[in-house]
Parts: sequence; structure tokens; C-alpha cells
Amino acid sequence: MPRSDEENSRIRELRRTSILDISVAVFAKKGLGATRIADIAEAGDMSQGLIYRYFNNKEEIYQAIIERIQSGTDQLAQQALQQAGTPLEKLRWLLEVYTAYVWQRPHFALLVEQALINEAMPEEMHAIAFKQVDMIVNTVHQLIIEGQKSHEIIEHDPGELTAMVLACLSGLNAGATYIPQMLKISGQPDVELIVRIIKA
Amino acid sequence: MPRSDEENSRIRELRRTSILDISVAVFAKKGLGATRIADIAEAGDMSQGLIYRYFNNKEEIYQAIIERIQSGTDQLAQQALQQAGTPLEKLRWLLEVYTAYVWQRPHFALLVEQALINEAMPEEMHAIAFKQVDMIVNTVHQLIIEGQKSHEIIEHDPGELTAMVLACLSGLNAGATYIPQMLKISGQPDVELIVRIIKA
Amino acid sequence: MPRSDEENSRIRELRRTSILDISVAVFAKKGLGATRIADIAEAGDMSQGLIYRYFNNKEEIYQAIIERIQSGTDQLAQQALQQAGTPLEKLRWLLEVYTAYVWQRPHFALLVEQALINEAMPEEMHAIAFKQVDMIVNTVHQLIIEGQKSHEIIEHDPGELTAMVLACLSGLNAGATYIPQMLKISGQPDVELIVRIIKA
Amino acid sequence: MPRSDEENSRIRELRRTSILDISVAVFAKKGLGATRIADIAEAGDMSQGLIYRYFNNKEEIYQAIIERIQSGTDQLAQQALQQAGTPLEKLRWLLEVYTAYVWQRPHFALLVEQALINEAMPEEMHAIAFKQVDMIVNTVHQLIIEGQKSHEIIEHDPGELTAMVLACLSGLNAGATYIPQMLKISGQPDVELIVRIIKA
DNA sequence: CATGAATGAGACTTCATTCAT
DNA sequence: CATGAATGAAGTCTCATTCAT
Repeated sequence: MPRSDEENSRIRELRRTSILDISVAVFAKKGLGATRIADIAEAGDMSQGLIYRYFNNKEEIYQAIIERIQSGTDQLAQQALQQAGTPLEKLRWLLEVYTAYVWQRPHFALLVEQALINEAMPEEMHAIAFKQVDMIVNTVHQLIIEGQKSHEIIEHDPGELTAMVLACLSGLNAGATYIPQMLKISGQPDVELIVRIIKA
Repeated sequence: MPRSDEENSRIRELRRTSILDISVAVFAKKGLGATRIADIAEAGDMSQGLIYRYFNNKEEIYQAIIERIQSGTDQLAQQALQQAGTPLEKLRWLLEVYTAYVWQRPHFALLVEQALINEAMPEEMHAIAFKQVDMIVNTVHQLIIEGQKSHEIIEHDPGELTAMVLACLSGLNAGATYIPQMLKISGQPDVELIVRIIKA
Repeated sequence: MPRSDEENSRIRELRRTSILDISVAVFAKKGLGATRIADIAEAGDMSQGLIYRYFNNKEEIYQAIIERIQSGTDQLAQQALQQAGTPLEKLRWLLEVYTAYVWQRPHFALLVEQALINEAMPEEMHAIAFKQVDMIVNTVHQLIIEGQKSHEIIEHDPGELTAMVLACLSGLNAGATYIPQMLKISGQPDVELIVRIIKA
Repeated sequence: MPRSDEENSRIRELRRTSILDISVAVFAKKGLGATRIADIAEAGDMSQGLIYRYFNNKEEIYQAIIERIQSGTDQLAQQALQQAGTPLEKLRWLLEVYTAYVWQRPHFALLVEQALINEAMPEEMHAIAFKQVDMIVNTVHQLIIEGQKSHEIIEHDPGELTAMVLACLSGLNAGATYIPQMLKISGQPDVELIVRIIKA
């Protein structure tokens, strides 16, 4: 007697998710190019062939991951704008939540960064990643401009302030992932330090 | 008529340097794994075979680049400590020079970061890159501690301050390289903004 | 309530036949090597696993088809010899019936031809197909010799005449299957034209 | 000192030709689908990788072969029309030359037939092969119509006569290649037998 | 009886590296 | 010193076949 259809689609869904979860870790360690399908299969203790029943190739796996991350980023940016409080308070909220998010899943942001950076990535992946980063950049940029109007944030080229704040975030992320022991820190960094860059 | 020995070794030196210069750009775009020897040969308009007369394999090229960068970093760190002035002034000098350096050769720091990050890198490369970053980290860390003693720098876990300052630098670098147009900035960022993080 | 045994074996027989029927079309299009079990399953709207409950592997399906065709060929050859009339009349009858048969099931002869031709075929299949073709060749050959004795058929190397007649049949078959529109014909070809080759 | 450019391109040309020559035999035996690159490499006593320096994939090799054959076919058809003599004499010339050609290189026509038949072939290949066969079909068709006007050729649907003549050729070819011993013939078949089909 | 998820062997393809010239 | 044809070891991907349900 065959498995029921629901049973089958549940199994497929679980397997698909599991492949993505496993791949996040592997891609983060090696990057898209240096990751072999064999690595993912081994990490997930499954056959290589199985992976191809769910994804047509490596790139497709990577893309599925990026897309899954994206929805989270979109929400985050939107919620920040909808927070109660002054622009600076909204920005602080964004930094806080984003830092916490990244600190717990350091791999995610790195995969997006790779998608952005790596020239070997298919164009479509670039586009998805770009859109994602752009959303955060624009949100921060907008909040900084508003904060300057309300004199919470220093007078300075808002583009440069945005770049600096985001550089901190991204740099922290990279550092936290790869060289925590080198960075002489323990625990999630204090967002208030970043705020010092821009606070009036 | 055979070339003279000096002539030959001069040619060899030029060629070697040229291979390294070309490789920096190629590695920065694709990373070690995704870069093919053919890519380098093509970028330098030379045969693949020629490259093997100067380096035994791909990794050796990468390593030569990292080592070449290293000497610059070492000097920089040393010079910072030898600057006249207060600890904060020394730190400011370091940030200034380092930012300028990176701004003009954005690829260099990225290659070091890759060497640090990428698990596919041979262990030796990790070590070299680690040593390099460690030197900067330690220098900044030391200056921050000294600055706290002289009350130029805020009371705060010095490890965390170090992490934050370096995160800015590394994040700026990545951003500057890959997404300058996205970052709404033009020209080298203002180091004074980073100093705001730590200034008492 | 379990199905009765007869019911079961009836279902099995139907299914087996259906798999063979479907496979004929698929094999004819792609050949043994390029046909995937998945293709057959899809064409028959059944699962891949099911096919393996009836046949142990791809080759076995192919072989079952060839064997099924064989019995028809055997009968045809025998009946031709037993027809009333002169040798040429017997031959004409054979050509007529064979052409009609092929015209209606163009795939059959092609599968036999493939079995004969394709080096990737297992030896056993070669043997079966060879035996089949050989029977037709010998029958035609024999009738031609007899026809020459009765002066209905021209004096000429009987082997060559046989080859020519059969070449017509096989060529017509291939053409009819694949390029009918190219061949500018409509309807079953006129056997009398083939007879012209040999008629005294 | 590097090889001279001419030397290199001579080597490349030789190698390319050699790969094509070898592939003809292998493809003819197994067909496109069942032929592995490894088969060709082995038959030519070269590495698999080398083949990919000359052709991007199996299909490209096949196509190169078909195209090489095409030029020969084109010429043949044209020359037939330009022969001196009556339409039937032209046709006889065509059959003669074509039979001789095929008899000496039996694989060629088979590869074209495969390209026409096999559904797994890329569309482009179909087109090339179709064009080739179409040229011969049209030439024969035209000569038959002219021959009917001059009463050298029997009154009968010219399409059907064309089909029959070409069926003979193609059938002979297939037979000659695969089952010569079965066909009880020795030496090239007598074209005059085919002519009997159509001669008034 | 029937299904489709899963496996594993083997084919295709790429590329670092060698070597004759 | 320099070239590019050639190799061979991986890696990517496909598909016949198995097996739990």
C-alpha cells in the first residue's frame, strides 16, 4: 500500500528543509565554489543523488537559502519603521534586533554577503542579495535623515553615516563568525557603541 | 647570443611581480577556490605553463600575495606605536593610514580576510593571515587600554571596543569594494566617525 | 476482502501487456540506451517501482517485446511457404502481408533492427533478433531460387536479389516511420514495384 | 622555445580530424546515446579530457560529423543534375555513385539516419540531417518526373517511385553495414536492379 | 498490487598540472 | 624563457534499481 500523499509531501518538505539547514553551515564554511555536493551529502548523512531530487544544482540550493533569509530581512526593516518612538529609537531598535539575529545565526548574513560579492554567482543571485541589502541600507539611511531633522543625530553626510553604521554591523558579523577568540570579546556586542557614531 | 644572467633574473623578477599583481585582482573577484589558473593566465595574457615556472601551484601564488601584504601591515602597526602623541592620537593615525591604504587597494584586505575565513585554505595560509590580523588587533587593543588609562577613551571593555573599531574598518572595506554605489558614499570615509565610538 | 487469485493474475497479465505496449513506442523513439525507465513509467502513467514488479530490468522488457514479435514473424514465413501457387505468387503474398503488417506497426521492425544493430545490446538479444531476420531472409532466398527454376524470376545471383528485395522492405519501413512527409507518399506502398526488381 | 603557430594549428587540425574519424565508427556502432566519451577516448587512445579541448560535448562531435558528410551529399546531388544524358541516365549515375560511396563508408549514411530518427537528438541536428536527406529525395524525385516525361520511366505516382528507390538505397546500406554475412551477398550491389523498379 | 523516496554506480565535464617543443 | 597540447584526478549530475510503507 503506498504512502498517503500527505505523508509523502510531509517527508519531502522535511527533507527539503533539512537539506537547506545543512547547506547553510557548509556554504558558510567554504563558500559556494569550494563546497562540493559531496560535502553537503556527507554533512547530512544522505546520498548525493538524493539532493538532486530536491534541487537541480548547487546554485539552486544557495538561492533557496538566500530567499528564505530574505523574507526575514524584509520584515525586520518594515517593523523598524513601524516602531513607536523617535527616529533614533527606531534605529536603535533595528540595530538591536539585527545584531541579536545575526549573533545567533551568524551564517545567514555571510551567505548574503557572499552572494553579493562573489563574481562566480549567477546574476539572479546577485540581484536577490542586492535587493536584500538595499532594503536595510535604505531603511537605515531614511532613519538617519529623520534623526537629523529631529536633531537626535549629528549633522554629517547621511550617506557616510549610513555606510559607517552598516560597516560596523557587517564587520562585527564577519568577525564574530570567524575569529571570535581573536577579537577578545565574549557575548553579543553593545549596540550603544555603534549609536555613539551618530548620536548628536 | 644568450641573455646575461642578470638580465634573466631581472626578467624573472618582473614576471613574478606581474603574476602576483594580476592574481590579486582575480582572487579578489572569485576567491581562491573558484579562480582557475586559466583565469590568471588570461588576465595576464600569458600561457598557463608560464605560471608554473614561477609558482608550484595556485596556493603558492595566494600565499605569496598574503606574505607581501603582511610586511606592509607589520610596518604599519609598528609605526603607529612609534608615533608621537597620546595613545588616542596614535590610534587615530593608525586608523587614518590604514583606511587610506585600504581605500586605495581594497583587494588586499579582502584576500587576507578570505585566507582567514575560508576553510578550504591550507592550514599554513590560515596561520599567516591570522598572525597578520592578530598584529593589528593587538596594536589597537593595546592603544585602547593605554588611552583608557589616560582618560582619552571611554571606560568600557577594551576587547569590545577593539572589536567594534576593527569591525568598522573591515566592514568599510568590504562595502567599499563591492557595493560602493549602494552605500551612498563618495570618497574615503571620515575616520573621526570611528573615533567617536571610543572617545571619552 | 482479498482479491481472488485469478483476479490477481488477470490484473498482472493486463499490466504486463500494457507495459510492453507502452515500451514499444518509447524504445522506438529513443532506442534502448537512451530510454530511461522513468520515460516508460511516465508514458504509462505509473510508478517506476511498478515496472520492476513485472520485469527485472530494462533489457528484459526489450527482450520480451522482441520475442513477442518473433512468433508473428515465424508464422508469417511458414504461411508464405504453404500458400498455394507458384513461387513468385508465394513471394508476392509474403511481401504483401509483411508490408501491410509493417505499415500498421512500424515500430516493431525497427526494434528488431535496433536489436540487431546496436552493439550495446546484450548478446542474447542479438541472437534472438538475428534468428528472426534470418528466417525471413532464408524464406525469401528459397522462394527466389525456386522462382528462378520456374523461370518466373530473372537469372541473377539469388543472394543479391534477396538482399535487394529485403532492403526495399526495411528501407520502406524506416522511411515510413520517420519521414513520411518527406517521402511524398500517402498510403501503403505498392508491392508490385518491388516485384519488378525480380520478375522475369 | 614554443612551437610555431602553424605547427600548433596543424596539430590541432590533425587531432580534430582524428577525433571525428574515430567517433564515426563508435557512434555508428552504438548510437549517440549509448556512446560514452570514454569509448571515443579509448578508441582513439587519448584522454577524455583532450576531447573536451576540441568539442564541448558529445553532441557537438556528432554534429561536426553530420556537417562534414553534408557537403559531400550536396555536391553529389548537384553533380547528378549536371550529368550529360537523359534523366534516367542521370539517375543511374546518381545511384551508382551514391551506392559506391555508401558501400565504402557505410557508417556515414547511418549516422545521418540516426540524426534523423533519434528523438534524443537536439533539434538542430534533426534540421541538418533533414536538409541533407531532403536534398537527395528532391533530386531523385525531380529526375523521376523528368524521366516520366521522356517516357524512360514508368507511369506511376512519382512520390511512390522515389520512396521505393530511396528505400532500396537506405535498406541496402543498413543491411550491408550490420548483416553482410546474413545477406548472402558479396561485393557492391548491382544498381541496375534498382533501376528495374522504375524503368519503363 | 502499487508508490515514490532513497541509494550508488557510472557517465559527463572541468581544471590543475605536466611536458615536448 | 615561453607555449599550449595533453593528462588524470576530481567534481557534477543522471538514472537503474531497491525498499519501506
